[in-house]
Amino acid sequence: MSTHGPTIHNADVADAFEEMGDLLAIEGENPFRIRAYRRAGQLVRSLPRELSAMAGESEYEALPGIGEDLAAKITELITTGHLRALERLRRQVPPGVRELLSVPGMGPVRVRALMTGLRVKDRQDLRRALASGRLARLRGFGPALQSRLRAAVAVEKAHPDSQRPPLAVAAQYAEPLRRYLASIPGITRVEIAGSYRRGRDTVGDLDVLLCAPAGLDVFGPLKNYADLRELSASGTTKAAGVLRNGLQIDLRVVPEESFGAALQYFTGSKDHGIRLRRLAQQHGLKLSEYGLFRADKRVAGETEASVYRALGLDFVCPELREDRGEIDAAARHTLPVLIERSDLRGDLHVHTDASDGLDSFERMVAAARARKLRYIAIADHAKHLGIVHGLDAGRLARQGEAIDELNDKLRDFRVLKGAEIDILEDGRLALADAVLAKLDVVVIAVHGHFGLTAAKQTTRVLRALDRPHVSILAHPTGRLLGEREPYALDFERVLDAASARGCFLEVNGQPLRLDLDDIHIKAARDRGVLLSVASDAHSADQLANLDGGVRQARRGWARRQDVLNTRSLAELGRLLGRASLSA
DNA sequence: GCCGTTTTCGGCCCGACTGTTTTCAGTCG
Repeated sequence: MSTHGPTIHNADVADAFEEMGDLLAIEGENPFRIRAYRRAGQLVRSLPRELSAMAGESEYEALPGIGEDLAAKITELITTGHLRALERLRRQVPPGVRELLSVPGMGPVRVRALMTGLRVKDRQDLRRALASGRLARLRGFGPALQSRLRAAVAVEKAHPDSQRPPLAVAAQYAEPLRRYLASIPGITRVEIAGSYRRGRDTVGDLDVLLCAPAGLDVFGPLKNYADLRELSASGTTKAAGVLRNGLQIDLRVVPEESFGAALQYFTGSKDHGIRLRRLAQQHGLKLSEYGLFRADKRVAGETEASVYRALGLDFVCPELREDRGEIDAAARHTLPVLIERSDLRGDLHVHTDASDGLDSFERMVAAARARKLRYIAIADHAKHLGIVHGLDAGRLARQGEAIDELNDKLRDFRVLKGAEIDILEDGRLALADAVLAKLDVVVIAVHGHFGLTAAKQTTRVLRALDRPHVSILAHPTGRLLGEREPYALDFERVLDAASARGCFLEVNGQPLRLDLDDIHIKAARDRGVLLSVASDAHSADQLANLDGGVRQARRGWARRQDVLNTRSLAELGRLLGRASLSA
């Protein structure tokens, strides 16, 4: 561990490795060495534990894709804050050159040609070289490529945050597109594959897979789709377009007998697919989007299940296809049976018009019953500075009496008395312990002071978890997709505390939160910390957020038994330490 | 640079499309 200077976080290590990969690519290095750096960068970025908190090189080397050399480089970064190999490369490749890789049509080979041949060292230089006609002198830069590059450097780079809309936003565009495509005569199947089908929290583009007879013009009718801004189709099987909101769509047409293999291929993820195709090789087979082949004979491909089966694997749900151990588990028949929406018996975090919700608790109860739930916890905001209409102890008590009255009338349903309590800057809670003691469910959450250092934020949350009567830490990382990064927090220590105190962590199903994320969910699950999949609904129809929460939980390998609110009321009461619920 | 029911060395996923080429390299997903 470094004793001076800023702490090196996993994101810093990931940035360094990814930059190494890019610079080595521009230097024309061995492609597999490049991939090793890039894959290591990806891996490190999605680790739930901070490398700086791990034991050291032996533990690094246990990570898949980290060997002796990369483990030493991690140590170097963490102890010195620098990576000499990277600094050497930076002296070879000027800083603006790396950015040229993001220009469409520019890969490492062309970037290197520009750098060495024309001394182009950034976007501005490229623009000038195009304008002066010097680019034409370079081998491989013909007129078509030049005009493509001219168009590409003319537009400023899109803001990176605007590039990946949240899943729920993408769905608003994907589902009408799916319906439109399905209505085109001759198209027999439509699937939106890619990260959309895997249920990722954000979606980069829509990968659309179509089944149609050979020779049918499916892209012609598509040009009439009102939400389409542009479409470029040169062949009959592949097209790319952009929707009016800027979302990229990629379309492929495949024959019926290849549909399963194509669906598997286009669902990804890339790394899951690579591992699968390597496995096929080891079996003397070849896997592509057209099927699984032994020599020229197709042995599987009509369905996804047939592909996995032929490779000796159990079927892997799309949500798990991220190359996080699912293929090994499928080979050993140890894949988890993932939670489904129908496993949920309740929702432990809903709001009403008593605080900032829209509907009365009677309406929330009716909506919950309509969605086949057996209990909900009313968790309105407790009064605190900055929280609109927050409840004080008196109003909370009166709400409790109203809930008691309603419960007396309800059959087969129970309303739990709860509140969402603000964690103050110093870790105290916004309501007194004596008030919390009267509640069935105490949900606590951070709603301000997001900018504290990791040390202070962690201490703050740990102090709050230490209070008596606390049940659930809501939206534990505080992120808002596209708007706010997670606050700095030592998640390992939060997990330890939750485990020790018998507290639970929320999987908030709000489309912009989806917090915890998949990686943290898996870490919690592996630690045996139960999750509360919650809607955080502020109106009756937002109970639909539970669907997104379950989807997210599935991506974190969560089974029914990993989730608190799949339990019966009696079990729930025991887990929450509230004997009153067992009655 | 990683890794091992094919391996401690010699491999490392697969195909479409584009453009610039006289047979294929580069980019993309």
